[in-house]
Amino acid sequence: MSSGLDAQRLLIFREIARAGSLASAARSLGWTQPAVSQHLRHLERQAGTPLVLRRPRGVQLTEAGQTLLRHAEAIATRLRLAADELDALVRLSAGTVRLAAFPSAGATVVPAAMGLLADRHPGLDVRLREAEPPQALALLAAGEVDLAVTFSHPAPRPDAASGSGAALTPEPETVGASDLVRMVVGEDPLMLVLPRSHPCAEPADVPLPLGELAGEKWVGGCERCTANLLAVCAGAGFVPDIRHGSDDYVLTQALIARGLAVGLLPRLALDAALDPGVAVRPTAGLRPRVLYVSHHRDADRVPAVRGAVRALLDAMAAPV
Amino acid sequence: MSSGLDAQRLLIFREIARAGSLASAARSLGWTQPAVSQHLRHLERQAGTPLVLRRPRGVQLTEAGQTLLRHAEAIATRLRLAADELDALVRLSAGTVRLAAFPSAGATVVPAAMGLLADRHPGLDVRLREAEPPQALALLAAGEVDLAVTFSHPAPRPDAASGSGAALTPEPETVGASDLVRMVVGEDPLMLVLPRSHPCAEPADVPLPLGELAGEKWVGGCERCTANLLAVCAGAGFVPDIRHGSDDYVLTQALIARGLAVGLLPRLALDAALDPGVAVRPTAGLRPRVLYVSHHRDADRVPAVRGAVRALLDAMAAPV
DNA sequence: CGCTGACCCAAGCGATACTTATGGCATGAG
DNA sequence: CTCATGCCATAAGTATCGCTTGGGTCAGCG
Repeated sequence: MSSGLDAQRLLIFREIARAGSLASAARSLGWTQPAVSQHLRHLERQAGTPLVLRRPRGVQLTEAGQTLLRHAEAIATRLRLAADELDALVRLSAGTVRLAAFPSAGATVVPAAMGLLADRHPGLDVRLREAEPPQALALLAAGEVDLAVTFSHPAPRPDAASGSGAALTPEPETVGASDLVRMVVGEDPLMLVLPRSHPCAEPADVPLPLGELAGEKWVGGCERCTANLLAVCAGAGFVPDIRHGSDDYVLTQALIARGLAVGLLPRLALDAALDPGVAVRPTAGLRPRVLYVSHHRDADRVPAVRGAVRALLDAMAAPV
Repeated sequence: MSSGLDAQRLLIFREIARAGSLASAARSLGWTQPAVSQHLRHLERQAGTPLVLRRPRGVQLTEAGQTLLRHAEAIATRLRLAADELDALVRLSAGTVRLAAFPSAGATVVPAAMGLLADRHPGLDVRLREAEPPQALALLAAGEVDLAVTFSHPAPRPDAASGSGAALTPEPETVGASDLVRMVVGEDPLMLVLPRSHPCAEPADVPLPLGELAGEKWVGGCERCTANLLAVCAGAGFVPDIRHGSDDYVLTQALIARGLAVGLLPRLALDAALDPGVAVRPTAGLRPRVLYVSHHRDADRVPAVRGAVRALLDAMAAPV
């Protein structure tokens, strides 16, 4: 810009040097001869010195022209390099996606999606960072990750009409006061987890009303999970007796397996690591938590990000 | 060119990245914001992928943007480098002049001019090559030298009117069928050279008519000089008895000093190396040979060439 | 809740750049 | 010695490109 030299004209000059004459360069460029002549004139005025000597059979570069040609070649090479690199990024044969996911997803669907992505685009560099949803969104807002996999519990008073079928649409919805958008990638039903010896442990496939366990000792999960536990129990008409708390689903199951408590765990956590000492039953009347993937408003137009989102959706669609 | 990326827009993009927002970049560039926005849009279309994410407080580079930025920086650096180098060439603090000169000039006025040039522009690289005028012009036409210092003998039948005063004008005159031009840089009178013991050796300052030496044995110079000798002697009404021939003015003088011949030598040759055994007298009625400097038609617009021509003219103007 | 700052969109106009047309100049062939 | 060809420069016309103007939306802040 400030350097007085027009980069585009330099490339035209390069063509002049290559072709050996203005007319020939014009033919190569698909232009007429005067067009090239004018470009050269402008370039020479910017340079402050003639770049070529007009000889009967064409042109001959002056020393200044030879100097400029070297730089023009370097610039052309750079341009080509840049185009190649961009092409690799667009074709997803290169690039980086950094994503953040909460633990139970990071141990199940996210690795599955990453595997899918690695198969489809071997050149992609995919990086995962574990973070609970609020922190994941903070990382996203700070630009430290490109995608955030989060969940949220549905409102405790379910409007029964909104079936789960339409909830799976990959339509981005704007989230809060920010330029972040999120889309639903799936659901994760909450399961009641009991000691194997517990009287309610059977039958495993029949949903169990939450109220049946009103008198039990409970173990809570992470902060938001515990809040949700309190909310759904309130919905069932009791206040759970929460004796323990941990966001580690392995630890939580260990407590339950030893008969110290019952718990409400998302299925993803159980998929990640199921303690053989626990029994699992579906809940009756509890809406599943919803899984989201979030990114900046227009980041889904970035090839690597789009590819990662697609892989996530596909991984969720397939059985984990 | 063919790389789909517009080099000029890359520099605009660099400004966007530097400024952190389109609006700020627009201010730096002295444009309005939509102008920058359009450039970015075009660049992103060429790139096939977003280069920045539009954030509330400005923009954030995507991976493609960061990639492109690196190349843009490299290109900007190249442009600056090119501008600096050109500037050095224009200011004559760098550059090369290659010149060809015939021997006696190359031993006298040309070194003087080269010294002048070196004093004025220490960075200049001046190179000299010895060549008789026809070869010097051939070198010039072939592009192997930038300047040719030549001479030519005036027509044997002088139209006495054209005084030598107007002949010194530095007005380029086109030469023959070519794109070469030449300008007169000076004159070089022809001197009669005799053995010291020769009866005509004195008085040294009084012009001697050529005819006085009609009966002597002669030594000829280079091909064109010998032709000229024959011509001027014919003009004086006799045919010289040429016994020896050499284009080496030292050898020639040695022959003369030993009384083996007389000769007609240009003053420059005598200035270059005067044999103490010879006497020199001006000729009566003989026009001096004319010295020229030749170059390609528009090469005098090249700074280094122009400087060298000026130095040559100045060196000729001053006493050698 | 208005205000500011940032970006986008659409439309209009002006400068840039390419074309057409013409001429000069050097070279090579008829 | 013309004549023809190929090269470049210049001038004028035109069309495109690019910048501006004047809308509008959105997010953040006092």
